[in-house]
Amino acid sequence: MESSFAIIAEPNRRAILSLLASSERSVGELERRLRIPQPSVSKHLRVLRDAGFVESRVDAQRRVYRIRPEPLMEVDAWLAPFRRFWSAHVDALERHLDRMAEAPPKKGKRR
Amino acid sequence: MESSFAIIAEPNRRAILSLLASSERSVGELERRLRIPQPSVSKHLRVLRDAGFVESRVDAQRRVYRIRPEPLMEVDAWLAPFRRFWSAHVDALERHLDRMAEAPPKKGKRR
DNA sequence: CAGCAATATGCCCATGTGGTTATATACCGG
DNA sequence: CCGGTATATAACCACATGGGCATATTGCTG
Repeated sequence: MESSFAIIAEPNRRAILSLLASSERSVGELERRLRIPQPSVSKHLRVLRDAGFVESRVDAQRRVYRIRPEPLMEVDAWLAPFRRFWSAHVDALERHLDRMAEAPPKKGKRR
Repeated sequence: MESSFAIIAEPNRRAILSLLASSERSVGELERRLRIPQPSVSKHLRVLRDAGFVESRVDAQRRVYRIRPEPLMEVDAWLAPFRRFWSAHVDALERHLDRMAEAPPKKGKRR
């Protein structure tokens, strides 16, 4: 598992990070909120921790996880050269997301 | 291949996008610049196009590819809730990247 | 110390994906 | 029309990874 990009390619991991963005949480909380089996949560947290996305604090039997910003900063930095493409027209994203919503993921669409 | 995040998880695809960020390029150009076999470049371009990251223009036998911003905007938008973690201390990224550079990707590092 | 709660690990399997090689297709110049 | 160039597609394989289940570990409480 290499880059920060590969880490956040996993939907459940992104969900975990998004939850931790608002506040730190224990494994059990994440498990309940996301409806993901506990071993799976622990596995993803392990990956996230090894990659530096989160760190844990011990609270009795609980392990409380919180965000570490550095790897996400890295992603943010990579995006920089592309921002010039949209810094102007801000609502293109909205249109794009709308299109994603309706369009069933087509294959082999020629252009 | 689902999310935009999965698409940019691949290093060669990120390299292609980074090259296209500065200007549009033909398949051959990408092949030479990146030292990647041609079928591989075409495959990645196919994935990128299907996911909306690039579009192509025909120039004689050449296909010239250029960036389409929407999927990257999506990634940028996902990052928004995390920005509060680093909008203050800007140089944490630099320290992080330094650490990445020296530290050989260790396994099982406890915290 | 027993027993329970919370979390981490190990193992196995199914699946997806990138690399590679060979081949097909498209377009050009002569 | 031919040969060559540029790109796309197909078929195959090796490998990593996420899910699921069972089990190990750790710490609290009575």
